[in-house]
Amino acid sequence: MRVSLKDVALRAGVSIKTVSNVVNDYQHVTPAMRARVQQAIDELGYRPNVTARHLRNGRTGIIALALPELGNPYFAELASAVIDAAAGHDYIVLLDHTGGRREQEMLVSQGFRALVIDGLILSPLELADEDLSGRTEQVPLVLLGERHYDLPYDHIAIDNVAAARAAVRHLLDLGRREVAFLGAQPRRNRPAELRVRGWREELAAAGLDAGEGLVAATDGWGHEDGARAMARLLDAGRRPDAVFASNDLIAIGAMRVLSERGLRVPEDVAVAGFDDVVEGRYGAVTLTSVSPDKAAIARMAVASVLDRLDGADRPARRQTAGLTLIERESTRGRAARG
Amino acid sequence: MRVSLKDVALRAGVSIKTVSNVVNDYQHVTPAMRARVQQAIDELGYRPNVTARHLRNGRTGIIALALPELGNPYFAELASAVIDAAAGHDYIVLLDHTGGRREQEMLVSQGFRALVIDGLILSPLELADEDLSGRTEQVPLVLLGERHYDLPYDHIAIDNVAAARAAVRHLLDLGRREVAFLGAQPRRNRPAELRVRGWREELAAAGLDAGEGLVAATDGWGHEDGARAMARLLDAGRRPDAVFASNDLIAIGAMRVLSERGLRVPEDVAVAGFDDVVEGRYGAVTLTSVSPDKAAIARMAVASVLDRLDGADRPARRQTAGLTLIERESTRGRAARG
DNA sequence: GTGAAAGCGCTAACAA
DNA sequence: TTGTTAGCGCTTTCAC
Repeated sequence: MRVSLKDVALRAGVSIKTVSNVVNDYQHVTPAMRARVQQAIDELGYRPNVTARHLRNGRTGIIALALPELGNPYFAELASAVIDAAAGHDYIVLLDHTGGRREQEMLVSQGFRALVIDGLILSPLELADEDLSGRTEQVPLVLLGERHYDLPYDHIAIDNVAAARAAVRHLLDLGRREVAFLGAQPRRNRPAELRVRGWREELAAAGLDAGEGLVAATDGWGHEDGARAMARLLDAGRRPDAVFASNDLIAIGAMRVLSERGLRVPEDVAVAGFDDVVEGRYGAVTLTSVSPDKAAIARMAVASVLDRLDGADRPARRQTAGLTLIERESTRGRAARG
Repeated sequence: MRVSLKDVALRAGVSIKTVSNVVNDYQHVTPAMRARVQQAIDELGYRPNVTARHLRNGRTGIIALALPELGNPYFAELASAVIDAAAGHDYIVLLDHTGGRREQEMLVSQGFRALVIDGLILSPLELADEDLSGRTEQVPLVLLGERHYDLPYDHIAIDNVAAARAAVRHLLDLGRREVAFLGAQPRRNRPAELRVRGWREELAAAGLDAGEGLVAATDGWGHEDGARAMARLLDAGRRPDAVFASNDLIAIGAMRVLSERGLRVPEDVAVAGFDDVVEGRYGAVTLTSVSPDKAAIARMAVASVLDRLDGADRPARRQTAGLTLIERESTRGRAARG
């Protein structure tokens, strides 16, 4: 059986409370007493039972992080950042993935998978406002990655539209005139929708074609989706001189197809992605990409959860994390290695 | 305040026990009673307090998974698989990363980061037998990915040596004669050590040079490590006709450098890696790689933990997960697309 | 088949 | 400064 406070108290010949005081670094304990108790603790190898402590004070020290897909390096890198940010506050992270499916995202938001958590950070792909409006679960919820939720939840956003526009402008600045968009099925309020919008706005601002013929939608966000979409576009007879993909994996899949078809990147087709995943920095052609500040996102998200736990009773807050466009070979050519 | 069993009991006009019976699907409850209690539960929106339940029965429903680095897609993909495997048994997964650092791995193995877990799956990089021999933490520990631990812990291994030999043999079968090894600093019992050993054995069996001049050690397991190691080898005047890297990221980093130096893959240099990460399937040249069965590893690991939790009192078990060598363009050329 | 009550290990009032 | 005790919400004997 595991050793409890009582055992230590017995051993040290003091009361449970005194042991508890020592364990919790309570101020008013005489050094002599502290030493005596500490010795008993060491001898017995006592470790506090966190479950009991949490039953008592209502906290578990765990926050859940629910992401669409850990296999996507963007989310893996983000998860890493969240684990570190949480560790800085003595919190640990329970990880879940939703597959980006709406029902799963709803389940998670209602806490059906994890009833032990103090807070939840959710990065939704499909979830709509109305899916969350009936939320009854009490633990603080922080939303990630979107910008148009109109709900009473804290929200760490990135400015998808502005970022997409910056990427497209970069392509236009390089003299490209036929910029295709590759990316997940744009549905209302989803990241893909905002990124197409940015693409469309920037082209429109430049007086260029943003017709549907230049958009190749994908079912998902993986390499293979990008490869298929690119192939479809080319098979349809389009020969854009630039491609903006709604994430890096799609961009990399597209580059793969371009190379198979004998098209050079960036000479024939310039390619830009979104996420700045490590993978993009090591391909045969390094990938130009919009780079969200993942560490900042993680920090803000964790801070928001803890803030709510500390009883902050303020209106829902929307914070925007920084973004940088990192220009690499897929748009600038080899000279631009980075 | 959250609604508890007591509230439901009050509402339904029954005792706490009866409500508990209903919640836990206890057999002998009259349907009428069950319906009445269920109604109260629904009306009040009762959700069991898992912390209390766990304090009572000693389980938390959480297993921890500690991996070196989530940014490495192999581990991200493995984490995904473990989450799914655990979900199949109504367990959730607490994720931690160790950076592959020994002290951190020791801390995790002692449970210092997470005192709430029922079991721990640890994938060590640096940990040595003696680091674990003094382990006092009680929760079941399952080790991942190695094969030479001589400790009383269940262990899901892959046969690194055999896998490395198979990869090298493939390179030799293609007619290559100067096969370099790129990979993390080989230290005793670490995966890298076993993979160099396989490389060395297979070359020796073929009567070929396995001299130190063909080994380029790396500090870590990332793209940049592979890039640096490859550059160093070439700068030293070696011009191998094949490279076996101890993981895919190193292989991809190396391919990047080869291409910068104007060497073609696989015509000039054939490249094989280890892990079969998705990234390797979508580069300009797809990567031949040793593919461990990640789903099987996850399944076995979770099963081992649960087995121990169910009180299995058997000697430590060593299971070996399957491996396949996936041949792609980096050794076979474009004909072999896959 | 259902109820009463003890107790899991801990913390925090309150008492001494 | 330290000890006593109630109670967090649940499960589980043991009565009824």
